[in-house]
Amino acid sequence: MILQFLRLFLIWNEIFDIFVMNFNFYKNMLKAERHKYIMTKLIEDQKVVTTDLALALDLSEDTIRRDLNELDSKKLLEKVYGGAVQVKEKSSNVFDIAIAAEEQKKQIVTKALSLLHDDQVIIMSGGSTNLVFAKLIPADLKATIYTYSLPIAMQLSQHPNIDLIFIGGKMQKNAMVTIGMDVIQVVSKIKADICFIGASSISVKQGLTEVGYEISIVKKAMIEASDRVVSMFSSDKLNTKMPHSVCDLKQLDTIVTELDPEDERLDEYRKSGVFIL
Amino acid sequence: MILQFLRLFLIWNEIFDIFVMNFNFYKNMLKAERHKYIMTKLIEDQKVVTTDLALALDLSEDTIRRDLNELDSKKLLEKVYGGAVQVKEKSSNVFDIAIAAEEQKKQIVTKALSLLHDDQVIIMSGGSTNLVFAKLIPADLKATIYTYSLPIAMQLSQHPNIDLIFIGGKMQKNAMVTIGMDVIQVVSKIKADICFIGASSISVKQGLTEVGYEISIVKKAMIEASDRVVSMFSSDKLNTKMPHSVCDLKQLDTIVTELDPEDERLDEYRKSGVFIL
DNA sequence: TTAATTATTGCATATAAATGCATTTTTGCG
DNA sequence: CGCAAAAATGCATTTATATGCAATAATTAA
Repeated sequence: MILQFLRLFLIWNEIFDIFVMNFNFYKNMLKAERHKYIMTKLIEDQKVVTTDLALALDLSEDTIRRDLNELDSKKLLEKVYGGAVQVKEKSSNVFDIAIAAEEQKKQIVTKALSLLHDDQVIIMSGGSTNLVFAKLIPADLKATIYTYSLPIAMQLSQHPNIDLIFIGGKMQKNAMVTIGMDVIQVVSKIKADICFIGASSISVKQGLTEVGYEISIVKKAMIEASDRVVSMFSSDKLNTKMPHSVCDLKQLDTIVTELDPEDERLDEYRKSGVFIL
Repeated sequence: MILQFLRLFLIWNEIFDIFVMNFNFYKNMLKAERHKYIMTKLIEDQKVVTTDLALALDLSEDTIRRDLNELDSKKLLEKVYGGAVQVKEKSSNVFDIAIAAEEQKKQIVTKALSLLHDDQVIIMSGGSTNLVFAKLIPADLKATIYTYSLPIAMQLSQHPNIDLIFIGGKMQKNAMVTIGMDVIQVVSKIKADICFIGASSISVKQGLTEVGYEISIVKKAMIEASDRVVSMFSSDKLNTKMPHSVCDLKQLDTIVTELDPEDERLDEYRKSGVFIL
C-alpha cells in the first residue's frame, strides 16, 4: 500500500519535473543564451516562428521579435513576416566567371574565327580571351580541340561538333588550368594544326613571357606541338615582360589584338615577320 | 480497463497527429518558405501551375498569384497565364549548373562528410550529388582529390586546402566527364583511401549499374583503386537497374541516402552487408 | 549597502501585412 | 464572337509588427 503510494508519488514528481522544465527551463535565460537557442533552432528547422519561440522560451512575442530584429541586423538571420529564415548564402557561384572587358575581347577573337576550319586539330591554352574565343566558335565547326583549361572545357563541352580532349594533371587553382609533367607529356605527343595561346606579356625583344614557370613550359610544349601558333591579347599587353620566357616573336605565326593591323603600335612586331590580324 | 482505455487514447492521438500533419503540414508556412518551395518546384518541374500550388499549399489561388507576381518582379521566375516558368537565362550560361532537388542532396551528402579526414586520397566520380558534396567539403580539410568531372573540378578548384588532380581524356559532353582508356589508365594507378561514386541505379541483385558502358568501366577502375567505396544517391535510385554492370553490392562499403539507416526500404541492402549511413 | 542609471521586458495601441472572398476585367481558344 | 478559365481589383478580416510607456531586473557609482 505504502509502496504503491510511493510509486505514484515518484511518477507524479517526474511529471511535475517535466512540466516545470518545459515551462520554466528557459525562464532565467540570458539574452545571449536565448539568441544562441534561436540560432540553433534556426539551423535545425531551417526557420523559426515568432509565436513558437515565445511559447518555448516563455516570453512575449515582442521580446522574440526584438531578438529577431537584433539578429537580423547582425546578418545572422533574415527576419520575415511571422518569424525568420536562414540567410541565403550569397551564392558565390564558382561557375560565374567574370570576364573583364568582355566586349573588347569579343572584338579581338572574332577576327581569329577566320583561322578555324573543319577537321583541324587545335590546342587552346587558358585565359579569359581564349574563353571568349571558345564561346564564339561557330556551332557547325567540326574539329578536335585539346585544352587544359577547366572553364574552356566547360564552354566547349556545350559545342555540338567539337571533339574535346581535356589534358589532365594537377590543377593550378586560381587559373583553373592543369600544369606539370603530366600535361607536358600529353601535349608533346599531340600533332596539332593550330594552337591558340593566351599572353600575359609580349615584347619585341623578349617575345612571349609568363608570370609562372610551370605555365611557361606548358606553353612551350604547345608551340612545339603545333604547325601554326596564334596568340590573342589586348594591346595593353604589348611591350611588357614577365620572368619566364615562352618563345621568341619569330615562333609566333599570328598575333591578334583589338588594334587595326596597320596601327603604328604594331610596327615593330610587323617588321619581325609575325602576321597581324 | 483503464490501461486499455489509455492505450486506445494514445493510438487515437497518434492517428490524429498524422492526420493533422498531412493536412496542415504547409499550413503554417512562412511566406519565405513558400517562395522557396515554389522555386524548388519550379526547378524540378520546369514550371508551376497556379491551381496545383494552391492545392498543394492549401491556400487560395489569389495568394499564389501574388507570390508569383512577387517572384516575377524579383526576376526569379516568369509569370505566364496559368502559372509560371523558369526565367530564360540570358546567355545560356554553360557555367550555371542546375541541380535538381538540391536540398535533398545536401541532406544526403552532409551525412557523408564524416567519412572525410585530413590527408586522405580521394577519388570522386561525376554526378550532381557528388557536386553538392564537393560544395560542402569543409574549408579546412586537407586532402588530395582525383576527379574526372569538370563541374566537380571547378567547384574544388575554389577549395583552399585540396590538392586537386584532374584525370584527363576525351570529354563525354553531356555529362561533362572524361572517359576512355586514358582515364582508366590514370585511375588504375591511383592508390586511394576512399572513393565516392554516383549511382544511376542500384539493386540488391544487380548491384550498381550504369546507362553508359564507358562510364561503367571507369567506375570499375575507381573501385579497384580504392580501399573504401562509398556511393551516395537518393532513394528513388533503389531497386532500379541499367544495362551496364559496375559492381556487386558486396563491393560497396557504404551507401548513403536521405533515408534513415533503419528504414525498411534498405533492409535488403543492410542484410547484404553494406554499411548504411 | 544604497541610490541612481541603464537595460530588459510586457502590455496597450496604432499601423502594416497577409490572406481570402466577391466582383470585374482580361485572356486564350474554339 | 462567345465562353470558360485566369487574373486583377477592392474590401473585410485576421494576424504580425512597431512604438510608447510602465514595471521590473541588472549594473554601476557613491
